[in-house]
Amino acid sequence: MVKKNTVIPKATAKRLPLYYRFFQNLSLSGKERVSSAEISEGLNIDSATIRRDLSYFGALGKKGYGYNVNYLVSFFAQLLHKNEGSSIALIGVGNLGTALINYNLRKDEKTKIKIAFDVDSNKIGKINDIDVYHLDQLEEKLISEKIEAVIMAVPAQFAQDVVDRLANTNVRGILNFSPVRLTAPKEIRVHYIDLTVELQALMYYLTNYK
Amino acid sequence: MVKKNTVIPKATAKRLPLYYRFFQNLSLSGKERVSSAEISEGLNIDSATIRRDLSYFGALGKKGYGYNVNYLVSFFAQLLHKNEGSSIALIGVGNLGTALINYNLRKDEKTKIKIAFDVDSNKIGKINDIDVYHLDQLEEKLISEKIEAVIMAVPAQFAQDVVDRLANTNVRGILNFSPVRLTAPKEIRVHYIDLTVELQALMYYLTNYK
DNA sequence: CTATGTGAATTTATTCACAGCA
DNA sequence: TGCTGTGAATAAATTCACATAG
Repeated sequence: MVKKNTVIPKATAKRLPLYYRFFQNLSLSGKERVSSAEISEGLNIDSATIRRDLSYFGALGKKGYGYNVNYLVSFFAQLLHKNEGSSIALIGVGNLGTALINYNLRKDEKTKIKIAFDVDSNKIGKINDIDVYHLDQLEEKLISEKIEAVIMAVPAQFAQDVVDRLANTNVRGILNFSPVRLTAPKEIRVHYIDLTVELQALMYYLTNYK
Repeated sequence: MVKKNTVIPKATAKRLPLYYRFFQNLSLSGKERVSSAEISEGLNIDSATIRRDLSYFGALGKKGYGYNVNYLVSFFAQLLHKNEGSSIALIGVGNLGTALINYNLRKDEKTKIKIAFDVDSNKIGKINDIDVYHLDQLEEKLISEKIEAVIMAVPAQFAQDVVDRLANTNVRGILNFSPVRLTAPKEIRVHYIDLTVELQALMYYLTNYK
C-alpha cells in the first residue's frame, strides 16, 4: 500500500536522491533484496531513519524480508521523475558547463540537461548531443522548450543579469554554481553549489569534529 | 569577548562559510555595519538563527548597533582558516577539474588547491599556476606537500582505486565529485557533491513544496 | 530607541525499542 | 525467526519574545 498526500519532512526529501542512486546500484549489481541495516551500512545513515524515511511512502518493505530492490528502484523513479515533462537547461558552457553536460549522459536518468546557452559563438551548435544556443535566444528557447529549471554555470559577474531574464519564463528553479548569492523572484527556488563553501565546510569539520 | 571551546552545532557549522562570503561581499562593497535582519534578508535565514549562530563565538555584535563588518570578516577568516598549514590537492584535471582550478584563483582565499594529478600526459606540467603531476606520484607528492584534503574529480570507475591509495598519506578529508559512494578508512571524512543528486533534489522540491 | 544575546517554547529530526507480520 | 513500521523518548535546530546594553 502506498500512502498519498503525506508531507515528507525536508530532511527526508534531501535523502531521497541518495537512496535512489544506492538502489539503482544495488539493482545493477544484481542484488534483489536489501534490509534497512544494509542500506544503513552503505549510506551511513541510521537504520531507523531509513525505515522511517521509507515508511512515509507507505509499506514498501516486507517484515522479516526487507525491501525488494527492483520495486524500490521503480518506486523511486516514479517519485523523483514525477514531473515528467519538465526539463532542464544549462546556461554557460565553459569548463564547468561542459563537465555538467558530460555528467549528464549517464545511464537512463530522466533528470537531464536538454538545451544549453552560451555567448561564445564557438560553443553554439551541438555539444555531445545537446543543442547550444546563443544567450540572445534565452527567453525564446526556454519558453518553447518548456524549461522549468536551469543550471547556472556562468561567471559570477553575469549571473544576476541572467537571473533577471528568467522572470518572464516558466523557470521555477535554479541550480546555481556561480559563487554569488542571487536575487530571484520569490516564485523561483534557488539552490546553491559553491565549491569554496563546500571546501571550507570540509576543512572546518576536519579541524573541529571527530 | 570571544568564547572558547564551545561545541558548535553541525547546522551552524554548515552555515559558517556562507556567512563568511556574505561578510566578505559586504566588506568589498564598503558596508561597515550590518544587522542580523539584513543578513537574514541576504541569506534567507531567520534573524534569530543568525544571532544565535554568531553568539556561539561570543559577543561579536553590539546591542543597538549590529555587527562590524570588517571585524566579522577577520574573525571568520581566523575561524575558517584556523588550520593554516593544511592544503588541498585536486585529483583529475578534466573539464570539472579545470573548472575547479579556475574557481580557485578567486581573490585572497586561503582554502586553495595547491597541486593536482592526472593520468593524461598532456595535462602534466602547469595549469593556471598549479603544478600537475602524474597519478603515479600520488602518494609521494601528497606526503611531501603535506596535503590534508583532496578533491576527487575522476571518472566514477577510478574513484575507489584512488581512495584506496590515500590510506598511507596524511589525507583526512575528501570532497568527492565522482558520482559514486566511496569506501574510505574511518579516519577519512568524505563529503559528496553530486550533480544528479542536487538536480533531483531541486526538482523534487519544485513539485512538492511551496 | 535599536538591535543584540539568550532563556524558554516550539518545531523538526533522530533514535530507541518493540509489537506484529511473513 | 528476522525484519519492518511506528509509538514514544530524545536530541537537535529553529523561532519567539524580551531584558538589557549602547
